[in-house]
Amino acid sequence: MYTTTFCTFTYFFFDLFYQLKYYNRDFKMRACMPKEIHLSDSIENFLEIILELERRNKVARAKDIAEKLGIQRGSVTGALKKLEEKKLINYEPYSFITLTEKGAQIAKAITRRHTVLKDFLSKVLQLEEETAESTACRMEHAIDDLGINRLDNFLEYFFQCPRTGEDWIQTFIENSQSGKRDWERCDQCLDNCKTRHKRNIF
Amino acid sequence: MYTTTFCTFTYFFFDLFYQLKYYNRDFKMRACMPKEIHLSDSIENFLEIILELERRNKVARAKDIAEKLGIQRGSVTGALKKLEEKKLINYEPYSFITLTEKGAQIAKAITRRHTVLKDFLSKVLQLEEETAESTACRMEHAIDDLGINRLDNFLEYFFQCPRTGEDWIQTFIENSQSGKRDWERCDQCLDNCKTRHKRNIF
DNA sequence: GAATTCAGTTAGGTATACCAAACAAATTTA
DNA sequence: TAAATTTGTTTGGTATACCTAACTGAATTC
Repeated sequence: MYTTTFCTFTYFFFDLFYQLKYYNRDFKMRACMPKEIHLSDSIENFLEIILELERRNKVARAKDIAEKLGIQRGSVTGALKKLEEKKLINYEPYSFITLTEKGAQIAKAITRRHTVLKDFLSKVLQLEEETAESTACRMEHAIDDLGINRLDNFLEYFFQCPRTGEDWIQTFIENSQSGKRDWERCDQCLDNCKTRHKRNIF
Repeated sequence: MYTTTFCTFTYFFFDLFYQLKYYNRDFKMRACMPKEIHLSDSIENFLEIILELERRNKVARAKDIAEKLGIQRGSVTGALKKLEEKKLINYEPYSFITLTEKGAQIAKAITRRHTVLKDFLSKVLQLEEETAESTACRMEHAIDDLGINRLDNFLEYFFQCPRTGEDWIQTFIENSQSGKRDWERCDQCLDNCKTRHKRNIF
């Protein structure tokens, strides 16, 4: 009872921080912060997909979950029971499935991790859509929120700062394909940077 | 028999490519390339640690593996048998453990993935040593060689190109802590870039 | 409204990856 | 060299995350 109240309390403050747009900046993890509950990759994937289905169809159905995850219908039932036990979904036999508050919160966090990672892989490393997608899907379980916040900030800054962005990527990719390094060009490149920036400002 | 010969053949060419310094550039995955054999995270971790122990002590011992992985000695025996079956280690009961050619090749690839990821996390995202280490340890199983090559190229180019590198990171970190964006400064910053670059060249 | 189809559950089985504790081989020490 | 210690193995668990196939409840069609 005491613990529950305490958790609700900390979650409340956590949400507050989140909503105050601190969410994509860094903040020191404090002792009072809710330590991230460790869930298995499998459970995290379930939550992610249930959120997606919920957004599309209001509710999730076992059949669709099975399809999306590429597993058998029978395997879904077992997992749903576990998710229900952990109070992450609202579920009873033969019913539709929805996320609880707690489940939705976690599902959103995982979806965000996925998006940020995929953006990095496709927009910066220029991996193919499909590769970026599947790699992000595996990496999303390995990185924590501190890391994701940094990566998110990195992406934002990278594409805003005149020194980096699209054209930097362009030269990076050319370079890694040819393997050539021509430092004579840098002077010109830096000048172009400046011109581009001025054009953007005025 | 036929399959084995075929594999040896493809591996030979793969090695050739590798040694011709193509290894940290991109190359299109061709049908003839050996499709990466999927190993579980657990097995990959075993290989990684055996390589580390081998490098330090010439051979690996079950006790040290157990310690490094934080598991019981009993669990190691079972895993070693599986690794032996897959011809990844030289092992018989009560003997020392060494990697086979194939095992070493995979172990090195995983170690490289680890190093590259950790470099990105610590040097670019500026995560703490420990966080970078443990995150890399989890992510190394999720990314394939194409992705790692890109990331490796990215890091190399990032720290060589005058537009990026240490000082870019500096401004990025300052920016993500303060949240401020001061585009007036950019002109000055680009000029500094140029000066630094000239200093480096002459 | 009975029959059919579809969706969800149950039961029994597999593989992985661990554990603890008893046991056995190898090594060290006395 | 015998006893004690260390190291490695075996055995009998547990939990997770799947599978297949039989079965049952719900929805649709005739």
